[in-house]
Amino acid sequence: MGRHSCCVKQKLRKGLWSPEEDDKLLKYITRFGVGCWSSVPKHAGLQRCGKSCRLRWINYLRPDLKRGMFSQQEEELILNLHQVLGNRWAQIAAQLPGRTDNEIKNFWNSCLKKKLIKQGIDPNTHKPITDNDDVKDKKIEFFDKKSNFFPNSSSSMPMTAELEQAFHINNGGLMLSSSSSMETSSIRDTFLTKSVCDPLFLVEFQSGIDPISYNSNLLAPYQTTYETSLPNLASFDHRCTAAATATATDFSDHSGSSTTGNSSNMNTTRSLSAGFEQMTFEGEMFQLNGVNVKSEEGCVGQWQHHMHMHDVQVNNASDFNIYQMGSYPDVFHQI
DNA sequence: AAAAACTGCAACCGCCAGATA
DNA sequence: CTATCTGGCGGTTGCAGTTTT
Repeated sequence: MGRHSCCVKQKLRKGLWSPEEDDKLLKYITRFGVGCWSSVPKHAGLQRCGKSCRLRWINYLRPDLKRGMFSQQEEELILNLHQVLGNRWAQIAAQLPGRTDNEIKNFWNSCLKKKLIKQGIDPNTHKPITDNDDVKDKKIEFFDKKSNFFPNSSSSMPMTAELEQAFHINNGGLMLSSSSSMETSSIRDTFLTKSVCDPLFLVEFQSGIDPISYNSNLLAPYQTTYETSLPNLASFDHRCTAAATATATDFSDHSGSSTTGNSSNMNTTRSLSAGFEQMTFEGEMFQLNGVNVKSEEGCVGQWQHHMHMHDVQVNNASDFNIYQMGSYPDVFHQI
């Protein structure tokens, strides 16, 4: 025998809410505020369960709800957030003021999903649907599917075609291809000396937080400022992300010049370049030329701050793990 | 004009985690 | 420590309105 819902057990009303019921609930919450939902129906004079009252308030009666169609901006935000978060509607809704998880879920299921399919994009993976899935699957294996982080061919910050060709997938890791036409030193330089886009700049720009003493938890208070562009980093499932790591190819035993002008050999200490500061990059997330990387424990290097950008140079490339994640612009996920 | 199919959305269901007794 | 309660969440259902046949 199936379970009975709380409403059936208590012989309470179900189905659509009448205007009178709405009025009672609205008046009660306006006067006493949101508290213990289980006691609301009794005090408000409603023949409903507390859960039903809560849902009605959250999805319909709340005064801060935005009504009407989703804007183009909201639509794009939902698509981007879904690519990163998957069906975590509550987390997605947290980034769209005035929208409820239910509303977004319905919009996704009735509209966006179909739109993506029409465009030949798999709504689950956000990847193009093709017959030649064999090769693509290998790339996807590189990520933990549970993590909801997916590669995106239409990434606004894509891995360059040249770099893509230079690597192959091995044991879930991203390895340098021996057949690559790209010079090893060139790849190393690409990784080690390109300007990197730093997730901190959004915070710095707004609050002047010192990036060296940066703590990802500090982002939380600024969520409201960036709620239209930043998902809630604090609520990510970091364990899943950790499983999606792939060790970067070690370039360090190949000598060669780099734009640092200093030695980049393994286990050597780079002398400090002019204008640079020494720094330990442990656990920091960066984007290096379109590739998301996380610095390993003990990763030491130096950095220089520019407007919204950092030049980062590290002593040892193997100190980085490479990630491919959602392509959501300006967003990096701290492990 | 009527029936069938489709669509959008409000609401429910069942599960889970945390709080409390 | 265990049982129960409660709120929160994602998946699903069912209804009402609209479109198509």
